[in-house]
Amino acid sequence: MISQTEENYLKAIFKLSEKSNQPVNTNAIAHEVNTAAASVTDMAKRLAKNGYINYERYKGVTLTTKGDEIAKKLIRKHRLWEVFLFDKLNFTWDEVHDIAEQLEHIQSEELVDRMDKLLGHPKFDPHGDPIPDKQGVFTQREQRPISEMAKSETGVIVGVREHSKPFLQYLERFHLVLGTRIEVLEIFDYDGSMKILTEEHGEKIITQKVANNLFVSLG
Amino acid sequence: MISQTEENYLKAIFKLSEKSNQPVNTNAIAHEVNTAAASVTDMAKRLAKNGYINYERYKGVTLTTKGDEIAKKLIRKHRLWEVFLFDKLNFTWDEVHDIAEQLEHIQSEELVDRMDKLLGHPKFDPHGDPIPDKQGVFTQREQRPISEMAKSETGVIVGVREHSKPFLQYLERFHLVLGTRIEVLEIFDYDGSMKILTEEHGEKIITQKVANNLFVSLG
DNA sequence: ACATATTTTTAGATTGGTCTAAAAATATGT
DNA sequence: ACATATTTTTAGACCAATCTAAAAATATGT
Ligand SMILES: [Mn+2]
Ligand SMILES: [Mn+2]
Ligand SMILES: [Mn+2]
Ligand SMILES: [Mn+2]
Repeated sequence: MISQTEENYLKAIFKLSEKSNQPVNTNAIAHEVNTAAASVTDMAKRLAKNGYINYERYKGVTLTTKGDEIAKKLIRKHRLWEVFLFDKLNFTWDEVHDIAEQLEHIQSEELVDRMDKLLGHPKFDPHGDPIPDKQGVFTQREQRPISEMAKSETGVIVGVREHSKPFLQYLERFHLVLGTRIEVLEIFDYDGSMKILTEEHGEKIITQKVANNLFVSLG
Repeated sequence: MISQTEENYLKAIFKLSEKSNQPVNTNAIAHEVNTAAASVTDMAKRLAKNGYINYERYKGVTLTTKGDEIAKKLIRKHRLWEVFLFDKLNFTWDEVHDIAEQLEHIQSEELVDRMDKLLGHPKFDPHGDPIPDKQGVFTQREQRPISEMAKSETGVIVGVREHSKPFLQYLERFHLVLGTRIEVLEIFDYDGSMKILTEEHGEKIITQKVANNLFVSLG
C-alpha cells in the first residue's frame, strides 16, 4: 500500500510536470513538498524502485503511467471533496483546501464514485479547477486571465490562478467570485490596472496582479 | 500533532476500559490493535510521556483526561462518518466501518460540527451504537439482548453486539435490521433458539447466538 | 512455598521518512 | 577553458513504529 507521503510526492511531481514538460528537478520537488533536497533524493529512489517514477541521478524525475494514474486520482479526490465541503457543508473557498488535503488520502474507489454521484458529477471545483473523471480525463475550457482581455470585452469569472487564502478572501470581499459577469471598461497602461463593470456590484478598479490571477471565459 | 497510530491505540484502550474498569493490560491492547506485545510496551511509554495515558510497568494502562477526550472524539467522528456513509451515500451497514476507520482521523473540529448538523445531530450510528455529543456524553438507552426477552414480550431492534461483516450480512439477509419490531413467540430451552414474529416478514427461528447479539428496546 | 506457566519488558534490529553537512556532478560566465 | 556558482547526491544521524528472541516479573496450582 502506498503511503500518504509517497502520494504527496507524486502529486507534487504531477503538478510540476504540468507546466514544464521537462523532467522535474529535485529542488522544485523539495520546495513543493516542503522538505530538504536530500529527502527528495531518498524518496525518488524509493518511488522509482516501486515503479511510480523514472529517476536517473542528476537528471530529474518523470511519472510512470502508474504514478500518473495515482496523481490524477488524488487530484480527483481532492477536488471532489472540495466541492462537497463547499456545496454541502458551506465552507468558503479559502477553507476547503486544507481539509481536502487530508481527505484526498482516503482509500475507497466506491466512496469516490458515490461522492461524485452525490455531487452531480461536477466538472470543476470551487476554485474553477477541472475535476478529472474516473478515467483521468480533465475537461478543457477556453479561459484567459482578465489581464489579457481587451477594452469592452465581456466574460464570466471561472477560475483563479493563485490559490492563496489571502487572495481568495480578498476576492470574496470584493464580490469577485466564480460566476460573476464582468465587462472591461478601461485599461490603464501606466500600471496595468483595469476598470471593470460587474452586474451586481457596479464598477471596480482591479490591480494588474488581480487581473492576472483571475480567469474568465469570454462571451 | 498526535499520529494516527497513537490515536488508534487510545481508541483501543478506551474500548477495552469500557467493560473492565480495571487498568488495561498489554496483551489485550496488542490483540486489539493487531501488533506484538513488545510494540505495545514501546507505545505505552510514548503515550505516557506525552500525557495521554498513565502507565506503570507490569501494571497496565489507563487513559488520562486528555487521552479519554481524544478517544471519545475519535468515536464521535467514526460514528458520524458511518451515518454519513449510510444515510447519504447508501452504503450498507457492513460496509461503513472500514471506510470510517480512515475518516475518523481527519482533523477538523469545524468539519465534525458541520457533518453533525448536516446529518441532523444523530444520536446513534447505523449499528445502533451511541454517538457522543461534542462534550463527549453518550446517550444512554434501555436495551437488552433478545435472548433475555420473555415469551410474548415485544420490542424493536435497536443495535448489534457483534459487528462482524458476516453477522451484519446475515441479519440483512433475514431482514433483522434496526427498527424491526418483533414479538417472542416461543423459547426452546433445548438449544436456546427462539421463534419470533416480525411485522413485515412473518415468523422466524433464530439461534441463541443471534438472539444474544441483537439488542432490542422493549415495549 | 515453590515450581511452572503466563505476561510483560528489554535488547537489538529493520523500515520509512526526515534532517544537516560534506562531497560530487552539472551549469554558467567571462 | 576554466574558475565559480548551483544543484544534487551521499554519508551519517535521528525518530516513529514495528518485529523477534531472550530476560524479567507476575500469577497460578498443588
Ligand atoms: Mn485544493
Ligand atoms: Mn481547488
Ligand atoms: Mn465502526
Ligand atoms: Mn458503528
